[in-house]
Amino acid sequence: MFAATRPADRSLAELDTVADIRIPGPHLVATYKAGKEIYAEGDNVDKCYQVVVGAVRVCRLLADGRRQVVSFHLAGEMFGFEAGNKHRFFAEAITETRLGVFGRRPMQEHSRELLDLALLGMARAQEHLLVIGRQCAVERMAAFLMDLSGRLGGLRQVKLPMSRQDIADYLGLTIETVSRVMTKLRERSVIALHDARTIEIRKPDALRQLCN
Amino acid sequence: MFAATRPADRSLAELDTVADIRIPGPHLVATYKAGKEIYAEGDNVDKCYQVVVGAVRVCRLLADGRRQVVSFHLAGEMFGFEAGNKHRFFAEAITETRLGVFGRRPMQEHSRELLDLALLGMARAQEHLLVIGRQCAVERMAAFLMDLSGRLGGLRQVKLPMSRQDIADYLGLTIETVSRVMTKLRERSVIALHDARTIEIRKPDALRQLCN
DNA sequence: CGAGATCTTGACGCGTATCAAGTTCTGTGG
DNA sequence: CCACAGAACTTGATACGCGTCAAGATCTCG
Repeated sequence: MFAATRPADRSLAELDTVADIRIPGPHLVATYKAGKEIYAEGDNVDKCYQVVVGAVRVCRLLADGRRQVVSFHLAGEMFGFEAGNKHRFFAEAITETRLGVFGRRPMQEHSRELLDLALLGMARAQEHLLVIGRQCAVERMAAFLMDLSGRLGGLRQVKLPMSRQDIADYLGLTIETVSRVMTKLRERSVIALHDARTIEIRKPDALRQLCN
Repeated sequence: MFAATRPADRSLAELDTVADIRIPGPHLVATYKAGKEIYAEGDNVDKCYQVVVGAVRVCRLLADGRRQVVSFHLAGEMFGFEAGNKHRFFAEAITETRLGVFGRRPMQEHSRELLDLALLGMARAQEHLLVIGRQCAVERMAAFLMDLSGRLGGLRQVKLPMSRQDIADYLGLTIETVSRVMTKLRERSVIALHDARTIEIRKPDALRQLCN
């Protein structure tokens, strides 16, 4: 879709192949309504999940209500593995979501695959760190849109499963700033908004340049 | 040293035990002078390192010179594993540093241990994300000092191996802001500065509260 | 002892947060 | 199918925290 992989290509596209890992064997499939908790902070880490349809957010709340969304997980992606025995974050379904659920035992027999997933999780968190630590609001949104469109298959048209609040808490901004940046990108025709959740990337190159 | 582990304890102390993993077998030991590159962005990922003495920073530069320090690694800690074949970040010795070097083969025989390290790396990056995404300058410094003191053995007196610039680039701030926050914490007697790099934590509880 | 690097401090400006309306979307019941 | 209510989103005015620029102090090391 976009430019072929260049030496300095920063998308995680090459790495996404490892997200295709299928851990075989029988497993549950569970459905969660929008907003429903999948696991809580403090819960035992004894399962691993794969999104079948829908989307998931993994977050932490501070005492005063500030929230950080640490990651989003889309169809095909796995989550729920963490260091230690207890979850340090909680996970919620964003939209109505179906998840494949793996027990701890079957996962332990696949520590090689799990290693790749953990390394991918680390890479994602580190890329995210760079975005939040050193980029301004427009750059953050651009990085977010590029990442999302890549993970959704490189389509120009992206249907956002998450709200402005989710995006804001993911990018370390406020909803108002997210909204203003969207407007600015629309005014520059970098994107088009069919409705608030349906984004068309009109100038992928401009968007990529904004990410650095 | 500080309070015993509470239910909601957010330090990564419990997890640090996994950082004690020793991958046995013969390996090189290499010495790097302060500022020396250990691996570059784009280099093949074919080694893994353990800090014997000294300290390491792992970073990325943006085109315009902005830098994000993604992680620091202190004595005993391992680094150098990444998703994919190429390093997406570069690593440098902060002070004169001695590293144990492991080849790819010996590491692959320890994917179980490597999994724990990757999960710890992911956890650290995610905690860092929360700090940078949702906390103000004082809170960031407090979180940094708590983390560092914990990793250095929970001592009250901390000798910083890194410069203000390193700290600023780690926390998504500027050197001036880091300096001002240090001064403010000193004025409140939360810390004492024997010299710019030697910090005594005078009020650990106050510091912990600042982290949320 | 001197020179460059590192750190601190001050004055000012900018980008994003905050506060406050107003508008549009979504889903539900009539 | 329409009416309505609440949620979600947008937009504007203002405030404030941190960045920027500039100068000066302190540290480090040859």
